Amino acid sequence: MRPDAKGKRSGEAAPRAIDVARAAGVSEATVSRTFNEPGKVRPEVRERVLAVAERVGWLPHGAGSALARRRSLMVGAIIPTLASGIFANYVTAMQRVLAEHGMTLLLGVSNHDPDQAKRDVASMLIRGVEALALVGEAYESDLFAQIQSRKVPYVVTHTYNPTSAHPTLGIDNFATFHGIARYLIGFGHRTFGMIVPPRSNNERVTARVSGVMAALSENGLRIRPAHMKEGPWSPAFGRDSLHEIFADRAQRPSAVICGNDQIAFGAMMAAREAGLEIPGDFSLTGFDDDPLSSLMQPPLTTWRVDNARLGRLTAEFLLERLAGMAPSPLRLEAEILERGSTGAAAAVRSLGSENLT
Amino acid sequence: MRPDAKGKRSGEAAPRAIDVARAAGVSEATVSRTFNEPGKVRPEVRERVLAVAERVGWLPHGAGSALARRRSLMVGAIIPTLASGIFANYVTAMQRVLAEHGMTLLLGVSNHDPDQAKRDVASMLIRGVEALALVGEAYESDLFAQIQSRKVPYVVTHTYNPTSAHPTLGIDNFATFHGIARYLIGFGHRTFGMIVPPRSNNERVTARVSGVMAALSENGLRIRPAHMKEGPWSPAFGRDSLHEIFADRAQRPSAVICGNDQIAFGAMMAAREAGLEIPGDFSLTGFDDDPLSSLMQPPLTTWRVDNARLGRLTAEFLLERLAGMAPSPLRLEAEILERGSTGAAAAVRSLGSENLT
DNA sequence: TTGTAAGCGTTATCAC
DNA sequence: GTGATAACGCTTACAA
Repeated sequence: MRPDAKGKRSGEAAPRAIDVARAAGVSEATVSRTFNEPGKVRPEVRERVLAVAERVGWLPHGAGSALARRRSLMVGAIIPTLASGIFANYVTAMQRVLAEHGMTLLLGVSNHDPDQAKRDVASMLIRGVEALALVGEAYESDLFAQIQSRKVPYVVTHTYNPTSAHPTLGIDNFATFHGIARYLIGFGHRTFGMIVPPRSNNERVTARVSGVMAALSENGLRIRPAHMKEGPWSPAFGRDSLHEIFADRAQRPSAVICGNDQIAFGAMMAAREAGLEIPGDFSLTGFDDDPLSSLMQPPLTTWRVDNARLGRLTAEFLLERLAGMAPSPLRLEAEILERGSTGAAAAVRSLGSENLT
Repeated sequence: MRPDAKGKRSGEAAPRAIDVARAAGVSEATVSRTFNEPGKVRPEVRERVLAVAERVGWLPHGAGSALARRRSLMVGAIIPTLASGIFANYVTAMQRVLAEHGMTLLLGVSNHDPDQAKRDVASMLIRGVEALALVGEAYESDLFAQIQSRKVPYVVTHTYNPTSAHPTLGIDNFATFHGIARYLIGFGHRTFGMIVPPRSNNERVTARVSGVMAALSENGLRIRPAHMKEGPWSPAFGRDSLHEIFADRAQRPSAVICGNDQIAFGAMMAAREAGLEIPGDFSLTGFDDDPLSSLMQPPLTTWRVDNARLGRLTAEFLLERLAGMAPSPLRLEAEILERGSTGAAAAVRSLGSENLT
């Protein structure tokens, strides 16, 4: 009898295909076919093999199988964090589509750490993933070099960037936040604050900030340095930042753009504490459409990305690449959810029905 | 030249250990030793092998390696959802501890679906995980049977249940919510409402509800059926439920226990809409200490579990099992964060300094 | 439709 | 210290 694997209790080892084969009175090859090409095996034999496998609790051995097939049937995805729920729909959808094609998703969480991402990718390549999805492209270049040298198809998600060296799938973060700024400018706002999570290792946040800056600049506007806050992803940072932005009564913005809804929630709390009315004293925007956003007082104007669709498209993109096709990058659009936290600037309201120059 | 693997571009195939060996003028065995038992290979040879491996971009082939070692160096963890951030610290800590021991975490997300959990576990067993961590024990029994028949060490987390058939690691959900109810009873509350996520496929929620019921019952109290709400995990459900609970002005509870902070947030929104004061008109409790809880108006009284510690302990538990040890189940305690949303019941307050019977 | 046998890429055992 | 060589468990031509 074979010796047991390390760390397992004594007793009989896990059954192998050959054990099933012998018990069913067939060859190993027939056992394999029963599971992989059932059409090629006579029904009564198939039933017999299936019954034996069930009885002895046999499952194919992944490593042996991967070795023989030269396929792992695994796809990897790296996401930056589990701390918010925003990747839930993306991952779930990806998982579902891949499962429909007999593939398994390997999930890696980098915690916004490029080194962790590199370790995750290396570990996945060693495990033999056939394709990879990466959130964003802010990784060290040798991470991509390693993927490319292995000729593993991959795609960068949550961003659309036709000038990138990598295929991308997602929203155009620059254009989307450019649109947010224009939306507020359209209400007559001329002074802005912005509160965002860290730009380091996150080209999406960087693009969002640039988009806002560009839109303001096109209208001869800018954000005062004291009104530009960058710090931890957290409602607490949103709250503290808003207090700081409104500390100087002489220089108060009439609109504050937040990088996400969680930060905006904190800002709303601070506004209440400071006795500021939204949107009376200033307009506030979020991003992501957190489940709480529509329930806030006032309901938060935010933007929503169809992340389930993104997950589906990502899986399909990779499956097509594996099938030898050359799918194109795709641009998704964020949908505005215009709610109560945004409105006309005070200066505009005071003009009554007159138009703004 | 070997043919390429399916789905990859034409060109040379991935390098193997033998390619590195030949280029470095050593045997395959030495290449293997260089990576797995570096002490056993002469430094200058080691350097040479490492240099060649680096140059040709060789990484050991996981399947081949797993097959030869009869070890996958992988540990699986199944979590129920990615929708809230509550598993972030748990997963991150687990991942870190396992990595320190050269093991990789495979993450599966069941979305609270027992079938998905079963598929995830089967897929992980096929991939050869050496150990498994499962959140909760509300799975079909054949899921555990399959794990056990493979003799794969496992642990059930986020619950402590010494009477369970499985080793558990986490808080005692019954006792914890029993404590929450007693905490409120101590304030003089006699009428209660409760808003919880679905109990189906979630023995933790079931235990929490039972804990509250038991504490009330011990004090001759009960929750009116109309004040017991069970539904989707979401702030919106919390809001709707609170409105329903307070619809009948003649029968209003003085305390509402929520299954988590998200639901409590919704309840707070509803209270504001209904013109109810917290804790003046009723006390409200959450669970999990969401980052937003301390910022709410009033700050939400909630309970916090050290999930990073739980993740660490889970990884250590499994590593010890793999090392042939027999670690014990462990009970964690939830820590109360007593904030502004709880206080004395109106009846008690009106008694002034008198004590409650 | 089924069986035989040659891999798949690595590690571990045993000589040297 | 190093090198042959035999596994590891499965799949897949190819033959029957």
